[in-house]
Amino acid sequence: MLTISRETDYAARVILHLALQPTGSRSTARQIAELRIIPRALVRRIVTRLATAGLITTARGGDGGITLARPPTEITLLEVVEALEGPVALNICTVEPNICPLMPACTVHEAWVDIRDTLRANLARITFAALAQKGGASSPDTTAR
Amino acid sequence: MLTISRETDYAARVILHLALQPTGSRSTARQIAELRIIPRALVRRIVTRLATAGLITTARGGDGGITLARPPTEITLLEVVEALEGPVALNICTVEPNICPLMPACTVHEAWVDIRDTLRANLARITFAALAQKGGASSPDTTAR
DNA sequence: TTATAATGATACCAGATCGGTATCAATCAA
DNA sequence: TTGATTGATACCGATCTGGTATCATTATAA
Repeated sequence: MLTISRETDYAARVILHLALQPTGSRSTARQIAELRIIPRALVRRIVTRLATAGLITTARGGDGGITLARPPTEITLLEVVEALEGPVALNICTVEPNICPLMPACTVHEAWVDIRDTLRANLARITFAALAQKGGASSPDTTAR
Repeated sequence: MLTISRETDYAARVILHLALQPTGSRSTARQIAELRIIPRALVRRIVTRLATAGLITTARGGDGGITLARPPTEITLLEVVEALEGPVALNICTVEPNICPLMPACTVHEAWVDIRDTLRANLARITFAALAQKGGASSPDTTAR
């Protein structure tokens, strides 16, 4: 199945959660895990990767926690995906053309590149500000039940 | 890395090769493996999958071989990808919404579905007739060297 | 009838990835 | 000092990946 990993899906939930919090406030990994229904230890790992990608800022210690590093208007789905998955390649030949023995002559290559490019563009078009606006709720249970 | 498997790339080469042959002529797995630089045994496996997907027709025996089941104008990249990869899901939630505990309320879901749909549409837009036309050569070495 | 060449169907393998868990150290506020 | 947090690893079983190998089946041609 051509799909992102579950970890990437979780990462999107994490960023969305943060985007829904009041600006500047911190959330803890524990809170996010419970509210967004993600295994706690996985949130830790995801937070690490999002932090090294520069999407979030973390603070250790007693009153520590996690915050978006930028306003949600400037964080896109593409960034989250690539932070977790690495490049959106679609086919490896778009990233490492040398790996393909047919390469300079391959006519499929162009197609992979084109489709990959518009896929990336579409992922980049979605900001977490837009996603946050859609669902008014600040946590999944606020409206339900 | 978000990418198709190598087997899927190979499958596209196989179909492209067949699309470049004179209509109705048969190619053998061995020929395709050599000309398109794919491990022979892998071609066998790929041919099986493409055949059960209805994209190619196979004939056993002495003069056996492989042919496109339809004209190349009616075979798209999407079909090849889905024959090998299964559904183009982008995120599993687009295929099995029940798996996601956040589901009816998740605002990212729509985005995944939309982007997935246009990805599929773009893959479906590419026919192997178009790919065959681009590269005039009927085999990779015809022009080179 | 026999030999040969092709596909069909499996089974197997080593290595990588995936989803998840666990542990211990470092940091900071109270 | 205590407790709550993140950082960094290490580990686990299960599955996927890319590739190989084997034997049966089918059909042509000599």
